Formats: sequence, structure tokens, C-alpha cells
Amino acid sequence: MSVTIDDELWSAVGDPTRRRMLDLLLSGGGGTATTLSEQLPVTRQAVAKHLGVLHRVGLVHVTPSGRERLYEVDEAQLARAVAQLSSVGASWDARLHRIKRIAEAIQRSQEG
Amino acid sequence: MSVTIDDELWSAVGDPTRRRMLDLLLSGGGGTATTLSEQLPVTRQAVAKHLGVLHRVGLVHVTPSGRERLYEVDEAQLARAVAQLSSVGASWDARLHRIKRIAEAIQRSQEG
DNA sequence: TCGTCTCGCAACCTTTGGTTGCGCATGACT
DNA sequence: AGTCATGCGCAACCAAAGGTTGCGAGACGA
Repeated sequence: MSVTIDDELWSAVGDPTRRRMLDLLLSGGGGTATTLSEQLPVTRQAVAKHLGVLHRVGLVHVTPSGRERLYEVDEAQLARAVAQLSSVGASWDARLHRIKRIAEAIQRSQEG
Repeated sequence: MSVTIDDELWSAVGDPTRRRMLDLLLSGGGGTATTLSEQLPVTRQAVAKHLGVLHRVGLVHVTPSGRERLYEVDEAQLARAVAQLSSVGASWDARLHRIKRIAEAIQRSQEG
């Protein structure tokens, strides 16, 4: 089946800072670039760039309100990303198990 | 619980080219920089660099043989990586479900 | 109105994925 | 043996991405 996943979505989730941002957005029920940067070891501008990436792939949506911009996780899209993660993991996992079974079968045939 | 994962391992697996290399190594039962680059849209040198990264984090091991260097997947380490992937996915998934349940509960309490 | 808070834009640095070019060693062929 | 070709490593270079600082512009509270 090879890797039929959406590389954009994966790479959006592939960055450690973005993963932590998603964690914070999920646990805090949304946040702004400023509030997120206070909980992260990077500047507001770095967070803003990451929010741009996440927004571009649809993982978050934004609600301007006065001088603030509230970002929230798009649950459906994050669910898609989670599905892709587990899909790749499952693919490798399956192959690992297949290889393990093959290896065991070979061993048995050589012993017998 | 936040994101207690090994960022090195994740970022090793986070690169699309490296993921495809792992796929190829798994399905082909190992390979060299040259054989892998023939099946990928990048040069041998790029593949060699990626193999260096994968080797550094222990996802592959190498067997020099004459002028060739055969790389194979370290199954135990890849299994660790898969476990971490599914861990993060599961964490988000759990929060998505929790949020959904909370939202439903709030709606019910407001309606009642 | 005046200060302040949040934000966006721009310039810059560093790392990383990728390329080309080269030289060296090992293996294959006659 | 001698030669050709193959596989690899090293180095220089380029572009994109994550990160920083500095600044100007709107919105808000006192």
C-alpha cells in the first residue's frame, strides 16, 4: 500500500512545537499567538508562523475578535491526521509482525 | 501527560523521504544508498544523509560488505517509534472524544 | 487622550533536505 | 595483471523552514 498519506498534513503535525501547540489548544480550548507563546519556549512570532501553517492545512480555525485572534482546533481535520498517523503506524506494525512470523517459520523449517 | 515522546525518534520518522525509505527497507528486506535512490526521487547522496540520520537514532543498522553497505531496519527501534506515534494519536483522540462528550453535556444542561 | 496590548510585516540567522562535483577503494572483466 | 566500472564518502553550494529581533499599526482601558 506504500505511503498514501497527505504529506502536508503529516508534516504539519511533524513539528514538535506544532504538536505542543495542538496539545495546548486542545487542553485550553483555544488560544492566541500570545497566550500560546507564554506556554512555549519560543517567541510569539514563531508561534504565529506555526499557526499560519496549521491554519493553511485546516487543523485550526481562527476567530478575530477585536485586537485578538482566537485559534481553535478543527476536530474533524485533527481526527483525519490522527487516522493517518495510526495508518502509517499500523502499516509498519503489520509488516513487523509479518516479518517476525516469516522469520519464525524459516527458523522452524531449518530446525526440522 | 502532554507529549512525553522522544523528539529525535519522531523527527527521524517525520520526514516523508525517510518514511518511504523505511517502507522500502521493510518491503525489500534491506538495501543500499544506491538501490534506495533508484526507487526514490532524490539522489544517492540525499539518501545517504537520511540513512545517517536513521542510523544515528538506531532505526537502521548497517552491514559493510565489500564496497557495499547494506542497511536494514532495526525492528525493535521501529516498534518503539510506532508505539510513540500511536501514543500521540491516542492522546489527541482521547481529548477529541472527551471534548465532544463535554460539549454534549453542556448542551443538554442548557436545554434542560 | 494617552498608554498599552496584540498583532502583522520585514530582515536576518541557522539548520536541514537537496544538489553537483570530485576522489578513492573495491569488485568485475579481458 | 591491467583496466573499467561501480559504490561510496567528502566538500561546496543552494533553497526552504524554524527561530529571532525590531518596528509600525490598530483596538482597548484608564
